[in-house]
Amino acid sequence: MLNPPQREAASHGGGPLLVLAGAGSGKTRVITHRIAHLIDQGIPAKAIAAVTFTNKAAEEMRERVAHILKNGKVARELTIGTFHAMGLWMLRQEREALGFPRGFAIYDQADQLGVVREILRRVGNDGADRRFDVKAILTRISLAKNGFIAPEAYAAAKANEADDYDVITAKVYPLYQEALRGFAAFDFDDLITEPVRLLDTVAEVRDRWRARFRFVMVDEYQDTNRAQLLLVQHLVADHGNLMVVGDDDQSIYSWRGADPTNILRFAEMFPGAKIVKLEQNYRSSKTILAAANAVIANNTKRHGKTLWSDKGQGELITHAVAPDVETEAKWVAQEARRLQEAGRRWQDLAVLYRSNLQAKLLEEELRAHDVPYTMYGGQQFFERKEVKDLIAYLRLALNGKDELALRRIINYPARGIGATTLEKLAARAQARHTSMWEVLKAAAQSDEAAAAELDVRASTRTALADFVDIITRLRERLATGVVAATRALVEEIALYDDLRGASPSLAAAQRRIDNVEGLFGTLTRHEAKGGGRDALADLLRHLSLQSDKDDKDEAGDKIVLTTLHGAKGLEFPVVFMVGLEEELLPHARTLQPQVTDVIDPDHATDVSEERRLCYVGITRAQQKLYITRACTRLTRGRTVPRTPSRFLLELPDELLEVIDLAELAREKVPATEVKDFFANFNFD
DNA sequence: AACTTGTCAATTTTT
DNA sequence: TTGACAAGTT
Repeated sequence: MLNPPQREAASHGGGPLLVLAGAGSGKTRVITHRIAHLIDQGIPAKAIAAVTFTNKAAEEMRERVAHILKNGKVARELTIGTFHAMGLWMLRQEREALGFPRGFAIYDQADQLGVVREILRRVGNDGADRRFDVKAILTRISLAKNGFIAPEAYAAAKANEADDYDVITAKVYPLYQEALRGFAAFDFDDLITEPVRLLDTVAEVRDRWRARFRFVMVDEYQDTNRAQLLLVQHLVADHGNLMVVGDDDQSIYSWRGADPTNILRFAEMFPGAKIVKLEQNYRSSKTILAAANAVIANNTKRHGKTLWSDKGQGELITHAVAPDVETEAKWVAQEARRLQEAGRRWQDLAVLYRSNLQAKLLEEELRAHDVPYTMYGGQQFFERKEVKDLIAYLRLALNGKDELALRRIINYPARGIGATTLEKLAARAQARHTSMWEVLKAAAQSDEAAAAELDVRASTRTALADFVDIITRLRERLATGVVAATRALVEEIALYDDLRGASPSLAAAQRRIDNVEGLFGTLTRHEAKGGGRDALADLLRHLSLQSDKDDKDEAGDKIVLTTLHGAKGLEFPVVFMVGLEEELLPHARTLQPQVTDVIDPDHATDVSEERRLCYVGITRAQQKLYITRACTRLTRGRTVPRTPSRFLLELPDELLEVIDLAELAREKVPATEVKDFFANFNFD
């Protein structure tokens, strides 16, 4: 059942344990068996926690544990969840002590950007002669939070840096944090840092949580950041019963704050730690593993593992060299079709690329060859704007301080409240140290003084009053029934009429209406479980922790298109890695960081993470790996020559079979002709 | 308040 | 070359 190192890890008693789990070495199996083992030993399920990064991983883990235990009840008593869900749970438990209202909100990235934008407007461009990239500032704030650096500390350290992004962030970060507290909102990062702060400062809370778990397990440990380490340290401080599972060679998120030191120096941070390496791979052919091992061996600063397999050599890796990107994409489409005709299912195939930009051409060629595909990742949350709008109404009704929600809907659907009025409301709120919602309510009531002070037209005042009425009514109705209240709201604001009016086609309108109806489905299920208004606040918070593509349509036999990052944790019988060229992998941005980038002086132009990305890509393949590259590429309207990726040169020649696609290029139809051809069709 | 024009940049995104 | 975003027009 389990191989010797797996068994050693799964039957580990107490104390710190680091499991270095290579790609495809059965790490989830080890965690689930360890949990089952602990239960067998008589440890109560309530005293065991397993922490993951994704909802998907958490769900899978719970299912597999339930399966091993053959006991759903015990499995349900386990604490299994993401870091963020765990943090949210803690904050909810301690809500009153923190002084937060029941309806407190979770801000996602769109909300966060809104907050930063607003602050920038307030502080002005601050002497700088150029516009700041809002996202670059938010990235810095997030990195600071991940590193558990408080606003004041950051401001003190960075206020006089030469980098003006550091300087503006030093100004914005404290204001940002202040704003969030004023809105009774936490961002994703707060879900980790605020519990830590609480554990740091309140002894009673600390003791309670430390007594809660006797065994803690962390998955994908190489992806943890400093704040997460601190949280884990708190939880296991009394007993040190911490098992972490991860792979330093698959650390590809350091740009998001993940700190690989956590896994590299685990033994120093948790003295007496035992280390177990899982090096037997159950996924890939010997050839593929040899390639992966050869590439990753060029990295220093690693624990060092060599994957092996008792599978056969398998096929050689095909390295296809195309004269240009069109040919590269076209060949992938053709080869995919050939494989499918030879008996492969589409879903057995995946195309992996470094940047989403590369997907566009691939999509075109796949479509032209009638190859069905599905794209993982990519930001498609725009499509759900209508859902977010409706949720904003609910959020505001539950939490009057939620200014982002208010701003989002105060004039949606349009009711004649413009930027000027909004400015006045904001200024008033600022001056009075209160929320915009309170200002609104005062002005809307027959409070002549408040209305006069606000200095708005009578018609505007009516509009404001109407808006206040809508929210107030919604709030009252929510107390008696969530679904009915939301239905009444949708009627009242004529949401569907607005969607129909704003959509370019009837089909598009229907799709958006269906999306809203999807939300109603969620609300109905929620109500069936007896959830009232307070539970609704909980539901909305958890909804924001649910990724959009959580319900990605896995159904259907389709080729998977994804970035290398998005491919982590997945596996496919056949994998195409495209664009293995310098400046793409490793990416130009790594080789030459830009002003908006946060540059770590120790790791400037360090390509080791790019190499790990390459390693992750290779190890996704079970039976057959294709690597393609183009000799020229159209970049910013210019055709530029391309050189092979340095990682490609690290692959032993005997593992490769090289094919030249020059022949295929000669029969290609010029892209312009294809465009003209399609221009004759009217796509809805 | 919807449209137009100009500017700037062009990675990766588990929550 | 495409696109996103914000300021400027009608």
